[in-house]
Amino acid sequence: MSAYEEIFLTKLGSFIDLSEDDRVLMREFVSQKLAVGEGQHLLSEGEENQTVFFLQDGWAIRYKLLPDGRRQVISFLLPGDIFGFKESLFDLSNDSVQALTDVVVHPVPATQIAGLTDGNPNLALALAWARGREHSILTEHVVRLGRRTAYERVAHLLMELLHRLQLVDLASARAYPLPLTQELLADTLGLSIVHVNRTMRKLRKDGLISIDTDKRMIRIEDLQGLADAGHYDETFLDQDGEPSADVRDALSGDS
Amino acid sequence: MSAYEEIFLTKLGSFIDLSEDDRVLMREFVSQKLAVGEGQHLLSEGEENQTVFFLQDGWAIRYKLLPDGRRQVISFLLPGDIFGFKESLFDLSNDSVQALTDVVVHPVPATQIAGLTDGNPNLALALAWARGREHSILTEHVVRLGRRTAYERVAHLLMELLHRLQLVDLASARAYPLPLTQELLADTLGLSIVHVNRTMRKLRKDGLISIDTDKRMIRIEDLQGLADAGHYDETFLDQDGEPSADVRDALSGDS
DNA sequence: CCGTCGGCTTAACACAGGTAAATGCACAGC
DNA sequence: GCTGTGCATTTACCTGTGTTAAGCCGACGG
Repeated sequence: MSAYEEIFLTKLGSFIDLSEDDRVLMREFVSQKLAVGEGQHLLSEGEENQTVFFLQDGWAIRYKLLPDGRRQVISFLLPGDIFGFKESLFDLSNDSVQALTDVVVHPVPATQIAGLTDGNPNLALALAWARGREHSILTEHVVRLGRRTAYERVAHLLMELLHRLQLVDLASARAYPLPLTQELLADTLGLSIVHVNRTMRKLRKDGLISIDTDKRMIRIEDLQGLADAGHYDETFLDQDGEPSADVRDALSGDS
Repeated sequence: MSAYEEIFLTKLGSFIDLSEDDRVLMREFVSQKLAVGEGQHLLSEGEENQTVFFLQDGWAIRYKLLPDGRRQVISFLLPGDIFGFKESLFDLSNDSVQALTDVVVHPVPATQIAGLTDGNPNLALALAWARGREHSILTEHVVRLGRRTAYERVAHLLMELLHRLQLVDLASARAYPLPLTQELLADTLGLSIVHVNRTMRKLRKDGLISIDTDKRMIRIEDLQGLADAGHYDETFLDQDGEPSADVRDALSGDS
């Protein structure tokens, strides 16, 4: 009922029209709440998972470790994101999900998902959309790691975070909270800590960004400049617009 | 009816038990056939897509281009793989799919998917499994690009291809056809052509692999050695084993 | 039969980014 | 106030990988 409960409706609402009925149904869907402290794990490698999580508040990462301790962050999970998906259908999740800040999630047993979507095509649509989005973001991450320079990688990631946070009203036109250490950025971007530091210094010197002294806010000083620096193509996130009537019919089960 | 039609049944069969009824239904599902020549595109960036493809024969890549021409291969599509998935539900696919060899696919209109899965829980399971697998592979690709050295990257990819091809009986215990140029490997692994060449030379010198003179076959000379070199953890592909009864129920729509 | 072209290979050199180590600061615990 | 811990920062140095360029080979077309 409170604005608190509506993060993923905010996100979804920017993508499809939701009736008041839809909203009521979806609020029920996320009636469970779970608070998880900073640093805690929501999913661990090799652990069986039968739950889908709606991230209501806070930041988390999905990551994998190599046997020698190297860490790679697979993706950032931001408020409004849904995760635990793929793993919910099969035994092993081979990566781990850890809260970067204090976090609130809505857990939904995987076994209930199908039943819930049956009566609510828009919910099915929402889940399909979330998956597609996650796939797009992961794809861009691959390109970032494989074919961009350090400078481009940082710029690109900062733009992506800006847009993803704007979608859930957690970023202003050019600023947002960034609860990440440089080590985390390094493990995300495939760089060393030192080089992340060098690169961000250069981004600051070039007048593209500034970091608030209290360290948990970033401000994009030159939006176009940062986007250009990262060869950032925002369309990969913009999968909005109504899906075709055909697709809606297909999802609602009328074949 | 010919063995020809059963590639994805071969793959699926190694994961779940299929009744003869299941097999018949699924053969109908892929009754359409489409031949695509080497180098042709199956999907292009920005193109609307309403089709899911079952890759029956041949290799393809999914890739993205940067504005300045750099290319990143997102994933390899091998016989038995399903693609066009995510895009089928929403407007834009922002990457392209190109045939590396002559290819045969079974196209299925996205709008028919839901109807077809309704009556066939095992098909729904197959699709969910394919997605989960694709996600796992993409995740490993991210780790490979972000946190492995060139030598490790090549070793790891070669092991992954071995195991994926074995699943569809296209690889022997230690050898398989490799229709890839070094340029393609470079664009997959985030390396330069020259360095791919150096690295493969070293893998050969180290006695881990050998390339058949006619160049389209690779042979793993030291399976354990190559796996170790790439810190290869094969479990990321082994999502087999029956899903829980709960999950089957959920998929079949009984909630 | 020759020329061209794509792909592999090698060598020489350059540089982006990694590694190691030290400093400083903010903050928590005592 | 003292000490320890975590994180950002910087300097110095090193190396893995990129770049450029050239040679080689086999396939193919005229």
